[in-house]
Amino acid sequence: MTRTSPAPRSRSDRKQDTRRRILDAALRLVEEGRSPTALGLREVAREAGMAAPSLYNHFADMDELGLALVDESLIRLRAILRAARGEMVGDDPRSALQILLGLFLQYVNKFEPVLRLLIMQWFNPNPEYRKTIRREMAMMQEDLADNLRQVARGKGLEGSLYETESQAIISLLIVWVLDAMNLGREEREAGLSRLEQQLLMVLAGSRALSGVAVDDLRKLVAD
Amino acid sequence: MTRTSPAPRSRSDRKQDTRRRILDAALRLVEEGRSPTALGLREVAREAGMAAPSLYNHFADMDELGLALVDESLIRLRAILRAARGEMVGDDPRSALQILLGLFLQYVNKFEPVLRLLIMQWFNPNPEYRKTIRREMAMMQEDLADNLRQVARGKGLEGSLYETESQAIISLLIVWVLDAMNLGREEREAGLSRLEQQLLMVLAGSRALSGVAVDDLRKLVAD
DNA sequence: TGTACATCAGTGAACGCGCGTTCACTGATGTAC
DNA sequence: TGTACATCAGTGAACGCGCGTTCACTGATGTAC
Repeated sequence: MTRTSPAPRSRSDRKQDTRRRILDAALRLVEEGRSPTALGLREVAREAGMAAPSLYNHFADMDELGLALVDESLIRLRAILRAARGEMVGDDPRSALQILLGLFLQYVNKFEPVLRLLIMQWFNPNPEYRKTIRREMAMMQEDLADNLRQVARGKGLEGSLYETESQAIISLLIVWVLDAMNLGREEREAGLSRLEQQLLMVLAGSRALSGVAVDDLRKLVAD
Repeated sequence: MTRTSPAPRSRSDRKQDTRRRILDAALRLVEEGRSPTALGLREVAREAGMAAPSLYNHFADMDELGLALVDESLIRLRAILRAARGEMVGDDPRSALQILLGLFLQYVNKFEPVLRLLIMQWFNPNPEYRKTIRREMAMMQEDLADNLRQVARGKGLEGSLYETESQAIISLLIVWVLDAMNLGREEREAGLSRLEQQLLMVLAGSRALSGVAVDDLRKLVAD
């Protein structure tokens, strides 16, 4: 009953807390399977334990809340990828891809709601969403390209297709995720080995293409 | 004024006509840039030149209309792909990919609304949409795999990764389309050569992988 | 061929519903003197 | 330290709006005799 908490939170501190509570509530709803596009103002307010109009003290309108949610999700996603990269460096490079995909599956399972949210908002009629997501995805792709470049350089190899290669890799991952969203967790594992093969195709193909004029390569592939 | 038309259309014929008129009106709206998810009953009715409740004489509810629209779009898409395959067989195989991508770009530009509709409904909360689209996409992928198999067989080559390969190709095409939807037509052309390189990577990589045990290949790529 | 009746595509008006948002108000927190 | 006033996060009620859908009705088309 008595106030034992030592922190005399200021008014603006408490406001920040409430903002967090709202965002957390929204994420929790997505987590519970609500379609993120259909996240309603009242629904979020109820989950956060407050009256609907209170949200307007923290967000100008629902789009601002939605965009904040997307931003949060993107930040989490980048953190995940950064962590994955971190875990990879020390490992035996031979099985790096397998390890990476294992982590990837784990993360997809764990952060499925976040991914679902990002995917759905990718196609939100409001172009602001797409802009934010595209920008961040471009950065992730750039990160991956840098990574590929560094790894190659570390091995004394040289190439020039890292941008294209990393984009292809990300494309394959995206479609796999899109597909996985409609699958049970066991089925996902099955699709994973196919994904591995596809990534190997890209890696091997990229290596084969590197330093070869594209015209020659067309010949090579076509013959 | 006088009825000169020789065809004494029956009542059910006219009903079919109206149904077509409704679907065409809906497609026209999508074509004009309306977000397909936000296609409203009244909007479609107005475009079709009839009162809103009339739609219920042709579709049990809006989802039935939406699904009919998706079905139509899928049929068109398959027809496009079939036509593209047809145009390809006779040609110099060396530049087959370039020709194919040229056609592809053309089709994407022409049928952009249809593609937009399919993409958005892919994530419609109602699972019926996803089911339909997934089924049809699996068939297209199967078609492509058959095609790759036949082409290889025609050249006396043998392989085993056609399923995986065709899926990778389609994945790359899908992401390219997703991206293209947000781009102007000129920018699309620029992205196309990158797509070509990525497809070449897959084709070359698949060839490299064929007949090679995956374990060995991992070694190959990792060293 | 003409008449009486049944069918049914199309209509105008209205329904309930849930949405985002606005408003006047409350009451605790913060500030000035 | 105490008092008067300002701020502002949170609230309950209500707003207008557009949505899909229902309903009773109309009138042309089709059918039976």
